[in-house]
Amino acid sequence: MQRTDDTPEARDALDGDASQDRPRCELDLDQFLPYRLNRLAERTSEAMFARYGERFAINVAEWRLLAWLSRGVPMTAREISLRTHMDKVRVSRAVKSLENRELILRRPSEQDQRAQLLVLTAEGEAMLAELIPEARRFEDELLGAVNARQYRDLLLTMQTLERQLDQLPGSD
Amino acid sequence: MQRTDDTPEARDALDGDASQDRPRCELDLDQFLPYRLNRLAERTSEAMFARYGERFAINVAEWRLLAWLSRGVPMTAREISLRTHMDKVRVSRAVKSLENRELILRRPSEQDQRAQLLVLTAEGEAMLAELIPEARRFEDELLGAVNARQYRDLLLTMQTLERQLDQLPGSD
DNA sequence: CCCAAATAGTAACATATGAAACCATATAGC
DNA sequence: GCTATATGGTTTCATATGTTACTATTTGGG
Repeated sequence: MQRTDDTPEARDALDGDASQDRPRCELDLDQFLPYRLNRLAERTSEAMFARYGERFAINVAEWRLLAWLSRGVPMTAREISLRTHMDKVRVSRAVKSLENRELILRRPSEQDQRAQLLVLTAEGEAMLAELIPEARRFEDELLGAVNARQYRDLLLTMQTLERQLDQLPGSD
Repeated sequence: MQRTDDTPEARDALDGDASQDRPRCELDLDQFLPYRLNRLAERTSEAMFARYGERFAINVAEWRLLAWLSRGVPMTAREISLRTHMDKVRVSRAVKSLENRELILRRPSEQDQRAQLLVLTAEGEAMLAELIPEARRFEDELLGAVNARQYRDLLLTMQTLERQLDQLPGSD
């Protein structure tokens, strides 16, 4: 065990040695879909927020909330939660923060005294008017190396995977 | 503003009204790739850890670290950090936690006194021998609705996207 | 009408993560 | 060699998020 040549690179070459003692179990993460999805998603968010995160000072949850409201349809926190698959606590916090900054406001719902409808303020819309084109620009750049067919197939496959997740046990 | 009919569903039908006052900017998140990637990735991790997260009591960072070490090649924290794109602090914490549980151990590197080589203990390997087949099973179930060509295309497109991220500004 | 169970949202606590500062060692230029 | 700078890793502090417990309201039986 005193090989002088102990750099990882050197060991890379030997690779499969020292695996004789037990039926070693090995996984190539780079071929493992959950890992690949997460790495890509994390890097994408990171790159996007490296651009406008500090400029607009919002986090992912707040961005999602704003984007949903951009459609002009007042929604309750619960509806946001359902559509984004974000925990209701996460949504609740985003609401509080955005309300403090007067980017959205809450109206009591007339059907249900517990719920409140969320809508953009003029300020909120103004901010989105800057933010959304920026986001689209980012998406375009990201998709720069992908052609239309690949893009379509990507979205389709991702949709298939989400449907599959709905089926799998533990999807509450 | 006193419409009795104020349910979100009712408003869904009207949709584009009330958008006359300013050049409203609207985004359909469901068509926005960064969002879709993140939602799918989050849900995938969530589903996976709903299965074995409590059973093995590890988090994502620890899982990635163990999986990389499963290949039998001692690596430094920095190398793990580079390959997984995880922050070095995150890796450092995973190392500490896994070492405390004696799933990995650190050997001083002979080249560099600052660095330490990480290797699995027998316990660590034993745990992976349970964990990895479980992870493969999960992946298989997830991919149940996707055929071989779709899967290949998916990985290829994801690779293209990651390469694109390398190019984009703010990829440090 | 009244109560039990469900639901919308929030608060309190615990964990996960990133940014910046820090320590020890290594490397480059002199 | 010696010093300035870079690098591997950890600590500290701030933020983001999930879990559990809680409040207020609603709904479904009796």
